[in-house]
Amino acid sequence: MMTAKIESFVLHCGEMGSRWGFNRTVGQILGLLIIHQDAFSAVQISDVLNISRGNVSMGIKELQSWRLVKINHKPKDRKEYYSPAGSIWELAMRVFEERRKREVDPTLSLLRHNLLDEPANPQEQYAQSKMYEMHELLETITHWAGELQSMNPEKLNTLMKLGSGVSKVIDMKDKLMKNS
Amino acid sequence: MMTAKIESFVLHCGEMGSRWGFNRTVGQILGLLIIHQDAFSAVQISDVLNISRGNVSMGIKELQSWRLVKINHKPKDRKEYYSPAGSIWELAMRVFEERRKREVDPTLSLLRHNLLDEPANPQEQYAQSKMYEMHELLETITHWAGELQSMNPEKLNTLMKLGSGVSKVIDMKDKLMKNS
DNA sequence: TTGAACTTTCAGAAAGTAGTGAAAGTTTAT
DNA sequence: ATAAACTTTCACTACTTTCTGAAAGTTCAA
Repeated sequence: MMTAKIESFVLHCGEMGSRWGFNRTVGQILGLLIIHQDAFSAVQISDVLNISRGNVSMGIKELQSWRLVKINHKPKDRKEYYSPAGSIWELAMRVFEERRKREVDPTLSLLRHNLLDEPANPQEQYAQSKMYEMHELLETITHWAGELQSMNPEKLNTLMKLGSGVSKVIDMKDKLMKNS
Repeated sequence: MMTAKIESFVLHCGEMGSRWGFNRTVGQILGLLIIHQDAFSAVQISDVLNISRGNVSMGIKELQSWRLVKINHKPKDRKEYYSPAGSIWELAMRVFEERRKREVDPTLSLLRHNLLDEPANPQEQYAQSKMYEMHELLETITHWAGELQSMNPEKLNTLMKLGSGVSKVIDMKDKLMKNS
């Protein structure tokens, strides 16, 4: 059914699943859908990966909450067929964004809240200075991430491929700014 | 012992712990150390957070594997006192780098390996094209991350604060390149 | 070299997370 | 309206991770 190399990829996705933010089966399902050209029905997924039908349903639901799969229909067939919701690039972006929401946003809002009132003593003073530092860092990262996501892929690619050139471009920009 | 706001921060770090890549107590310990100006001994940590002495030992070990805590000694005292291994910025960078190692590198090496030999049939052909796509994306990200980490904090900050300016700077660079 | 003061390890308990499969729910064709 | 073809839910089981506390290990002063 699956060649050795394809299978190794799918199993790898399963193992990495929890590190990427989901669980093993969700990782496997995602890997399976990415690596195959055609869409899979729930039963097919359940057969190929040897997991229960119910688990597939949960998994697909989870992948939908990450906006990583889309549903397709075939003519004369009521089943739902699942496939990746976009290119590799788009999927990666979504995972990135979703994780930012889960890993950064709650902290940002806690920090914002805790920074509202005045520190009551030197200990709190210090604590707030650290929270401020964290807040600023996370805000910058969030803003920057939004910025990157609003760029089109080619421009983003140009930027990333720039590599050490980034430094030079910034220096250049500084000089040009001074002249104006 | 801890004021309400400081405690809420520490508990929050605990809750976020698993999302950031560690577990609850490791998160709490890190939060505790970050938010207090003075270093804590293992017993103090165990008392303040109500966790066993053994668990503190495990937690500190874990934090050391992430290069997030450093050990201090006080005169006339054999105990080890733990404190954050650097500024908020540096800690964030370390977490970032460590996670890249755990979340990206293994996949990169699997992909590299799977791309070595020729596809045996159209299905493998397609699979390899996707793996190639993923490989390229991850390579770019890795390379870019290394680039960012080798920049000094001010320059990085300039870059991040640039925001939408990045686009403009790239355009500008393109124009200047053409002239040369 | 002893023992007090500390840290680390680890087996087992507790807590948390994921997976199953049967039952309930939904949709569509007739 | 019914029933076939599907999807979702959920109580329960299986598995995994985390935590504890006692025992073992280490270090150092005397």
